[in-house]
Amino acid sequence: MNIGEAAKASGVSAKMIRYYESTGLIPAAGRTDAGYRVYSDIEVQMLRFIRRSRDLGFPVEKIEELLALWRDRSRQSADVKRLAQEQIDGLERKIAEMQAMKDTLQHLADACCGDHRPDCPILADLGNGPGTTNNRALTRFGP
Amino acid sequence: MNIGEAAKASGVSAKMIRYYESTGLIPAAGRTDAGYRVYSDIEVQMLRFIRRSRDLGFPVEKIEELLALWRDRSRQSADVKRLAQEQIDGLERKIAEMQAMKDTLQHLADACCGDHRPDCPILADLGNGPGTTNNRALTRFGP
DNA sequence: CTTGACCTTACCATCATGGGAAGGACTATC
DNA sequence: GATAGTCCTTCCCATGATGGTAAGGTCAAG
Repeated sequence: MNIGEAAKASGVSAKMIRYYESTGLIPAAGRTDAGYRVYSDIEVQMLRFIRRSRDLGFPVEKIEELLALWRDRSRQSADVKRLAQEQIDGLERKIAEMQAMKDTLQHLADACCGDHRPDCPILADLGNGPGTTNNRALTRFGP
Repeated sequence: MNIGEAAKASGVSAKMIRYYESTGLIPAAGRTDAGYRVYSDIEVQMLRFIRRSRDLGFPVEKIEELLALWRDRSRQSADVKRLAQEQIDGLERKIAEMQAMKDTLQHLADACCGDHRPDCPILADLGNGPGTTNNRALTRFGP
């Protein structure tokens, strides 16, 4: 398999395969006489592992650890579970952060009548800082 | 006010204030004879506007539009509301995406006993692709 | 032998932010 | 007035994962 075929089979772009090789995440592929990279099923399987891990949001740094565990036949599943739990916790934190942004924005948008007039609680809040949604400043703002 | 004081007053780092100036997001500040940037309350207010918008997840590109509306006393609040709604929708999409990742990972982690043994449904899934949680491959994997 | 599809390397861009170096300016203390 | 310390200036580099592009070599089918 050359890099294009490996890319199709694994779902990882040729560009990224070369990048992963350059950073040492995957070992350097074999080469033909002409210098083309050559891949076997084992390598494609590893690439699919990486692809799937990325789809679950793992940073490449963590995938390095996951790959090491994957290769280690005497690993302890507790180590894998810990990595997964850390990722779950990280996702949870980011979700909560974005949910808070969304709630704030929704609150502001609900208070904005959204018509042809210039008065806008959204701009008022952005100009005055948080927690001022019910200010006198709801009308007439701007620098 | 010099840049350090403006940074403290606005919550935007001096580094970022210079960056925003270089990209044209904010107009170039005045200078003292010695070349120090000088800021007044108006500029600090604008920086706080930017800071707050960033805190709500707006990309700088959108903040440019928000600032233009902020300055425009004949704006239509509908335009502001539309920008806010787009941001809400974007946040919602990202939240749903991350929630899906989290759910998948939680499902896998729940199925992993997390002990000293090497058998691990998490690695099995990563190696085999999605939807294989109940495969025979639950035990014994690795390249 | 030509054409087109593929490969190679190398460099640049993203997006917002921080770090650091080298050198000049201001302020407080001696 | 000298000195120390804190601040300012510009310039360059790094992040993380990915895409784009350009110049040139290779392969397979016609």
